[in-house]
Amino acid sequence: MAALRRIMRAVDLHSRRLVEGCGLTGPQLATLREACLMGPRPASALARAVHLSGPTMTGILSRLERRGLVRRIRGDADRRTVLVHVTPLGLETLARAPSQLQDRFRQALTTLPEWERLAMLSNLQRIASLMDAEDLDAAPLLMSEHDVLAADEPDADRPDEASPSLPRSRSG
Amino acid sequence: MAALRRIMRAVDLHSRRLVEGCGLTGPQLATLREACLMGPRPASALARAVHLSGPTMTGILSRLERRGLVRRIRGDADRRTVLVHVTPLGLETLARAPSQLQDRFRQALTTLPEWERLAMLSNLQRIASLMDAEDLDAAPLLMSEHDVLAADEPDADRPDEASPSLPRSRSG
DNA sequence: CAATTTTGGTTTGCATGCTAATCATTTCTC
DNA sequence: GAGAAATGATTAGCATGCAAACCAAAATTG
Repeated sequence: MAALRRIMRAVDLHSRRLVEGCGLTGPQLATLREACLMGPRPASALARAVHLSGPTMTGILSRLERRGLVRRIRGDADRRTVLVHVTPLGLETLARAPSQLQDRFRQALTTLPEWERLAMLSNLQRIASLMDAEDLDAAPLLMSEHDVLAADEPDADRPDEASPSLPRSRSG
Repeated sequence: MAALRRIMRAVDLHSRRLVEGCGLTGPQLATLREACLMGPRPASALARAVHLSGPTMTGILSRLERRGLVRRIRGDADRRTVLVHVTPLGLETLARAPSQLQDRFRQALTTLPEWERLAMLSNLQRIASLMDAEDLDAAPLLMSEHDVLAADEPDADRPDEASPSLPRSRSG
């Protein structure tokens, strides 16, 4: 747990340094990147894609919009949804933005042998799945490592293929 | 990186559930636990021990103090330092507090074979060291896994054995 | 011993990030 | 089609978490 907190703090610091480079924090960058992947998408889809809650996404989008990187336009069909449009400035900023990884850390990673990097990634994803699965049944715990890797993004950001009749997991 | 963010979020959620149990968040619990380990210690030592920055520790201590779990008493020798005393109520709360790990996640861990748990831990600590080391030279990157594990807590929470003439690494 | 620097804590300002509550709109039910 | 339930987004309120600025006390320097 201590190691996890150290990592969290380090990631946070990375994010902050990122700001000095391109004016974007980690979550903002991730959101912006995700937003311009498959055209305008509702905010909730973005939230699922980057594993954030609705209100958090609202805040991030507000900051992105204040800087003119995205625009929120209410959907035509569903007037509730807010489609996130990436502005040209947003695209440009995204192009200029460095990788999400600090150069130093990136360099450190490249010095490691490939198998070790893969092992790390596998381990992180496994832990992530393990911790994500706390709400669900114990079933995923029986999955093999290979399955865990495959189940990284279950059905997160599909805008139209999302099952329409599943109950929402919002408040119970 | 996505996996890391997922883990961070999951840890955060754990922390929030923890509140419902004993009224303490993860960082608060870690701080309180660390505070009652070796008697009253200055806030800065606690901050180093739990890998947090000074201002953050100030906020956490303020909340802990507001709930009567700790008391801040200025040191006699060095009037700048703030010694953190754990109150009886704090001790009691700490005793009632569950482990930092959510039961579900804990159970999931116990179902894993020991070697896998150890591998995970090793991996996490290695990553933490890697990311922590970004400020320093590239030297730590050459350390073996064994060294990384040994260097988990370099000199974090030693109250009196801390080298007195080392330059501070605050802003430069 | 006075002036400077260093050091320990706090305050300020900002960005995440959550849950609970709220609003608007859509969909479902009768 | 009117009322109820569900859904998408936002708001309110709180807890981290940081850096920069700031204050007070100690150590250093002259």
